[in-house]
Amino acid sequence: MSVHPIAAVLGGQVPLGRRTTVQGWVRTRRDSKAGLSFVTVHDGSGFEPLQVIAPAELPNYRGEVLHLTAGCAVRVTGELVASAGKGQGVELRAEKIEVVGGVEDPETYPIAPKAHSFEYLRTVAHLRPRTNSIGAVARVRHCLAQAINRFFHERGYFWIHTPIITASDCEGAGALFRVSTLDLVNPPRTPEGSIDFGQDFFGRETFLTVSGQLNVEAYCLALSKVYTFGPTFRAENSNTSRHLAEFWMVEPETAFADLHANADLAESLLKSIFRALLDERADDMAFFAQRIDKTCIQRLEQVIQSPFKRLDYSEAICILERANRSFEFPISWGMDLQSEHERYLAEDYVDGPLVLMNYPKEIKSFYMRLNDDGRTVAAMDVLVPGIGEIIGGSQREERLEVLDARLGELGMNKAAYHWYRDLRRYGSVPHAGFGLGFERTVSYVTGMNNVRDVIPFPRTPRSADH
RNA sequence: UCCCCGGUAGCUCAGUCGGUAGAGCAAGUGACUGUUAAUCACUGGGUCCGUGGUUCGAGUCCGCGCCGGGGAGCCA
Repeated sequence: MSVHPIAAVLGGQVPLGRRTTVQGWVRTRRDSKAGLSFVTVHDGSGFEPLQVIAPAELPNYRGEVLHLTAGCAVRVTGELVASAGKGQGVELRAEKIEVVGGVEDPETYPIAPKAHSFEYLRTVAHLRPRTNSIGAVARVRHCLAQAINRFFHERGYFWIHTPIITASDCEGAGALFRVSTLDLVNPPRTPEGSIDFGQDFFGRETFLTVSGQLNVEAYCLALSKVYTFGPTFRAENSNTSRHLAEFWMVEPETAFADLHANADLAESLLKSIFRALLDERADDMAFFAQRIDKTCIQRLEQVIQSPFKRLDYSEAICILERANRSFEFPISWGMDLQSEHERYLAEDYVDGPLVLMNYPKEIKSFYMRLNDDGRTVAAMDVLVPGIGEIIGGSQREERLEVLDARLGELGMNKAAYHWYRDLRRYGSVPHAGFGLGFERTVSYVTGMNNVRDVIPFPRTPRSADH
């Protein structure tokens, strides 16, 4: 007897009247005095569960079937039939129900067939993928990840596996997690008394990466079109619905590209993966639209159709200064935008994705290309309603003397960037790239408003329990 | 890290003026029913986050700590 995923059974890949086997976990059981029980079974292959009809004639009906509760693992063999009830087209008329794994105490099984708060589900992160919401999130994540790889592959971009362990705290993109095998209690000391990292595993200080960008630039200046897609680590003590200590980021880097080409790439990437999501995960998106965020589908359709609004930072400042509305933090040219400003621009002024470009150099990173005005850099942020910054990127400074001047201004150690500077000494070309926050993207498309609920096992300050 | 709010049954919450705790859902039992967030009845289920204090008496008031949420900063 062949085993089928429930998605295949419901998707018409098993003809009516055919015998088949499904395997999964019980969601609910309802008993009927008509001599049968209804057991809904899910296996994660798609959003919809399968309704199993368990006739009272089954040999284990009284002994086992009548005691099935949420979470029990079962293997069911039977005939696929048209449903005699409303609510589903087909159902499986069981000839055999095997309890593969029972639930030892139904009363304390953490995932009851009822509504749970996401805060609670985080405390049972090992069982929450069995819920509708978290299961749907997992499939959406997969779909988007596949769509991202497909998008780049089709455009000639190569996926570069940049290192997780890094020796440079470059970028200043946030606090770092140290990687060390030294004895924390009694570390080796230098004659001066500081910790002797020369005796550490790598013979120097090392950390978990905060970005694959600098490494991927090296491959960009060889393979032309490249990207990274992997985990990233930031030891910031950030406690918000938009931050994780471990998150995933997509970072394309394109040689011979300027800021506008970069923004074009960002826009087409987002549109492409949103289209794929609507096409491939209509079941899960229908659920999010029904239970989580009524507007999530129409929002994506609108984003796909309309061009992203683009604004220079300077224009944005003018708009904010003219805004008929008081901000907690008054804004003026040269200041970094606060959340309330980004919110106003993305939610009120545009009501959709917005690309902000050409920021003052003082508020951006050293590697961003200095514009001809001498006071702004070719940076861009993509802001979306509800989330804020979903993409941050720039055209990179490819001119060695300008880069060195910036390093000097910021008091950074040139020697530490020797290989990065080499890229500017040997065949340097204009190039540009950005970082797309994967969890923020999943959060945006599903309407799940906390990134802790769109990554399987969230790591946040004081929390790494599973 | 800062500001605000919270922690009571397996879960979501109520608990008045300080007088030893209640509902809904879930679970168990039964009734009913091609059911589907089923319905109805009954039953079991509590370290009121921890700790110290005030008081004759603390879920309730006060101090400290821990944990969670929302917002801010940082950022993707």
